[in-house]
Amino acid sequence: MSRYNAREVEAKWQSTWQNRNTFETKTDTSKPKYYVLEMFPYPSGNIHIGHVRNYTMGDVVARFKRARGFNVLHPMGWDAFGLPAENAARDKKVHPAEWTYANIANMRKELKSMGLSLDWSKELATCHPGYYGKQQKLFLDFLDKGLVYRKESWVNWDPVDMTVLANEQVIDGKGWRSGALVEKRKLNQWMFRISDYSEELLEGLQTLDRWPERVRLMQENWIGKSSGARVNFKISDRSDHLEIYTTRPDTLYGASFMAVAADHPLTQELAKSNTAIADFVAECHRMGTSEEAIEKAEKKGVDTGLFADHPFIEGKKLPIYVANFVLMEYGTGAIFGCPGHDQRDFDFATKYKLEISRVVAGPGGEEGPLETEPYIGPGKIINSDFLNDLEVEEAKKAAISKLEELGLGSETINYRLRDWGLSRQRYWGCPIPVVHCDKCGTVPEKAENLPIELPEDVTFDKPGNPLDHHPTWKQTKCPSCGADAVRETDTMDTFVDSSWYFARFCSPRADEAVSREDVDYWLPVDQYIGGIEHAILHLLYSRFFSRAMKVTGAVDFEEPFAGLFTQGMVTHETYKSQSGEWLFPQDVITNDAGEPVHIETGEKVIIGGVEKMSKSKKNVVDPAEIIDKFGADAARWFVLSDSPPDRDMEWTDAGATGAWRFKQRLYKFIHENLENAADLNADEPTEFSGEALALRRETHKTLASVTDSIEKLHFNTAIARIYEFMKTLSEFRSTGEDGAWALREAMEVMVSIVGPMMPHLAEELWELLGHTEILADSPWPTVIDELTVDDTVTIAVQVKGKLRGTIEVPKDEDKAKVEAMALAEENVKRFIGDATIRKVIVVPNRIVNIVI
RNA sequence: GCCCCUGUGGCGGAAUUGGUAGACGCGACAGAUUCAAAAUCUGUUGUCCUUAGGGCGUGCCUGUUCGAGUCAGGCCAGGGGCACCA
Repeated sequence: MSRYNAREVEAKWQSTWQNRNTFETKTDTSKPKYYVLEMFPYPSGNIHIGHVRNYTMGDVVARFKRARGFNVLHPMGWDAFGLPAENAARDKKVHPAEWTYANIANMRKELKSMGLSLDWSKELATCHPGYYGKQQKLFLDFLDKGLVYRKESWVNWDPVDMTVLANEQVIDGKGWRSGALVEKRKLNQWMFRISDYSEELLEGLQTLDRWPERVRLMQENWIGKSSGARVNFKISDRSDHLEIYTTRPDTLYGASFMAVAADHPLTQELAKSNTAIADFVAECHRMGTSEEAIEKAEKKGVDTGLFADHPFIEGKKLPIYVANFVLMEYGTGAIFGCPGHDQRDFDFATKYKLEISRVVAGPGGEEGPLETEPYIGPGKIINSDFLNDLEVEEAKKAAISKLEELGLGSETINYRLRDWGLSRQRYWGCPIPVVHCDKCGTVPEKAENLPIELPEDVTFDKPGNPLDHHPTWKQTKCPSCGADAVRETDTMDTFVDSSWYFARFCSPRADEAVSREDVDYWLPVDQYIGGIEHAILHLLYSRFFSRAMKVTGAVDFEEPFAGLFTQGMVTHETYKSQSGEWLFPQDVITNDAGEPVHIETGEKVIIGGVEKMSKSKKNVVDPAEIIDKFGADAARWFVLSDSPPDRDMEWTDAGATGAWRFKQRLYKFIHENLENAADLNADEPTEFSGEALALRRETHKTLASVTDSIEKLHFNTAIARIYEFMKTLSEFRSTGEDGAWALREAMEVMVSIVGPMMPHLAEELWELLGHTEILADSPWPTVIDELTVDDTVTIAVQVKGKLRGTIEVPKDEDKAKVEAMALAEENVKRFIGDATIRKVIVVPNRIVNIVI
């Protein structure tokens, strides 16, 4: 027998699937659909092992559902806009488009070598005008419905690169690449009204019962709903009011000061004539936005000299401060300070020697002054006039009613979620299709002028936005009046691209952004698979987009992803040389003494922790090399085995070798034992005896269990059951017609259930078994339920809760008989001795517990 | 600080959801085959006691129960999310 040659066999089946267009899918309302989607990759140049894990999982689901009779959509595309292409352009003098398309070509080739059941006819790239032009149409539709607006807002501005930075690109208050001190600047930014959908996005989470609980929780926290009150404090000796937001109206009697944000209109008004305030505002703007900077920043403020009138206490005046810990973006940008019952207010009051009074009694009824720390917990209200003796929650309600009565405030729901700023001062992104006209203002581009394509002749040697530098691109005519006008040079955040690609996949070449007929059939995505790192932004933005597209009539659903699965990372041991340099795993070998040494120098290697694969630590393995060495099937098998899919898995060579061994073993087994099996389509014998029947039982039990495991995405347990079944098969010895038939049945089931995970090997064996139809087009085998239940069961017998023996009894045996058999068991008798039996618990088919 | 998740052999992990803890894989050990090795195959492998057999054992402590890895309460450790959010 020839050894299994993965390289040849895998190439053979990949071209068979391709030539037969096996995985091309059409909308067909007569069939049940199933949409499997893995998060599409950024075309960085090569696939990494995390992609292998992600796409293998999706592929198992896709192939499995296909075999189960579903019309499966399983597409692939490229999240192709983004900064790395511009960096490559600057550093390597290669155009972003050229760089990106070359990367796509290479990654496509690598993905194809994995044998994924993808419909490549639906491939799309977000950097292609055929995609981003439709995105511009969506943008115009959103604009028309008021879902997008332009607003001056504060951004992180890198003065060296002359660009806006996202929060995560600001490290310790400095630009991640330039290292320049980041400034807060006010810029005109395009914004999506996602915050209008806060409540809907929050409520929608309730319906997502096939999402991981923790992702829903993260989104819930991110949306950050809180309920409280808006209260108007009259500014003393002025006619206007200061509106604040609070979740603790019950502590109003503990108020000792007011604080407003540096960007609050009141502050800005005062800063014009008060240099102390103006200086402080400038200082706040310089303050870094990193977590660390915020953590360390002291609570500071400046007294404005103004006072506010307390809403409940006649004549009580509260000093108004500008404070660095009050954020303009949250609530109303102003607060009242209650130092007794809020940590920040306490810190602030301590620094500026403001009154700290207690209005909530402590858990033990303490009513004394708060000297070292505020009290945040529940309790009875004190020192608060009409609120006295109420519990915190009751007092909140009472305070709000009183405020409403006085016309000074009302109950309010507040959300942490802010609008999504989508403007980026970058070249390699989707141009925002609007025009700025001196006469008409900001005018949307005409739909027939779309796509507004990116110019090709751009330079990246100057800081700032290359689109803005382009000599002619932005010069245009106003779509409204026809006068000379300027194009918007901002491009869209790349999160926009990934917020609707799942819908475009249904009909990637349609004239409309999405074709209703197709999305109505395919969407929502039945199973979405990707990394937990997208738990908030990408998934929340996509959920918003679905709602927005529903408003424009493009789709008719709210939730884009009915099922979500977040897979774990792939980790690897780390290695360092004696001099402390990181080493690649392939440069580390084991010497004769069993020690890890460097392959070239022979120097002993220091083994470090198991960590997420990263280029900087060099603990990476290259999927292309793995596939070349072990074959795609073995790589797929290994990433699915051992670890539960939602947890991190460690890549080890031993594990990959193990997968390879199983592949060889199965191949060899079918080859060597096929002659003992019945012919394809041989008549089923009327009776099955001992061995043959036992094998059939195992076959159907395995089939049922593996089917269930795949359905639940528990690939590791499915594989464990297949290993057990392999063992059963190798031990099977039987002659006779029934044995031969049972063996064929077992082999067919084995090949079928291995199919979604090792598709090439399975096709090869399927063909060997004599089938003329390929496995990918063959149905999943059917479980015969009668064969999955045994006639007898092994029951554990406990004495006083400790296992003392087991008995074999017929299934569903009469309780009294089971009890008698249990009591007759030798070891059980020994443990009962002459003690009195107080009670016997019999759980049918499970356990007997004898209490003495 | 707030919220959440996870702790099971040397390792990755199973456990029908309260019913025989450690399936399956890796590693290790022993044996078969081989001139030898690789590959392959067969066994053993939680721990302690000398075996039949038994004691102990799912991070720690308490509890509920005939029975707890699983439920409850309190700790400890590791990981993740959010964070001057009023």
